[in-house]
Amino acid sequence: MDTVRHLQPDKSWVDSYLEDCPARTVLDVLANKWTLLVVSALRQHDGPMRFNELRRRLTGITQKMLTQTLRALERDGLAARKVYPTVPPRVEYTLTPLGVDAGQLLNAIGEWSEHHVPEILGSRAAFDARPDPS
Amino acid sequence: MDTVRHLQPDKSWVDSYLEDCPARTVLDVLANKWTLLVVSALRQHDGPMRFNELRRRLTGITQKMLTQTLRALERDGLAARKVYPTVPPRVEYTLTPLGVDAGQLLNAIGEWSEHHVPEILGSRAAFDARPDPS
DNA sequence: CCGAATCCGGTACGATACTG
DNA sequence: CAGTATCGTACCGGATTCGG
Repeated sequence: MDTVRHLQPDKSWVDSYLEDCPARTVLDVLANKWTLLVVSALRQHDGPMRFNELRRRLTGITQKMLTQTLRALERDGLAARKVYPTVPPRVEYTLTPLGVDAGQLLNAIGEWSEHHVPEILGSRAAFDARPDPS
Repeated sequence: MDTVRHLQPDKSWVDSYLEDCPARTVLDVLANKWTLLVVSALRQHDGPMRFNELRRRLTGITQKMLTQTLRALERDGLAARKVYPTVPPRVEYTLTPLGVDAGQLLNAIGEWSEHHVPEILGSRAAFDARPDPS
């Protein structure tokens, strides 16, 4: 790979359009509904959030998906997980600087969605009312 | 926060953190790996793109998911689908102004991913090498 | 009690074959 | 070329169980 770097820069490992490149695996974590909501929630909140605190905020998420999402974020270095060995157990989550950075972009998607709800709902209604082409 | 909720207009229908609100259904379309890649590809390309042109660009996507993603984008008014009644058939896809707008945010996520691949891969390696807590 | 692991049923996805 | 149909599979949601 590096041998021909000076002739033709090989960026295949970061080209998201290519299958099985690392950038795709990063996108798999970011381009995900729960990731966006979890990161946005952590970002909005002042200070760390506990597990059930997040769970209550993100109506409809299951414990399993919340755990899974938080693990993936921790693994990618976007969130930090702090466990207090108390009874009852206490686990706090915060965004890392990297997570805050990504959260800014994810939050923009969320705000865009909320802002354009009316016109998108209108477009859907028009599309669904369209006559069956059969 | 909730103490003044009754004084403020009810925006629960656009609060993405609430289950079954329209904003969530918009996020379901946007916060999706294939949507991001399709919109980014359409955005980068100069002029409309044909079905198989997109398919070749997005290595690894199946016909089914590409069709499904394009349909969802069309339904939401983010992409436009133009069919030419020729033989063989020719179908061209373009982003609507709304799609271009969303595409700017989605593309930012893609670029962020590509840019931070090294540190995220490093974080994953460290996480996976971590001793089993059992 | 809080947070996570496990088992099970349904849905969404991938691969292949087929049609206009 | 641009889809649709079908089927096996992997993932998600729900409930239960476990562990501290």
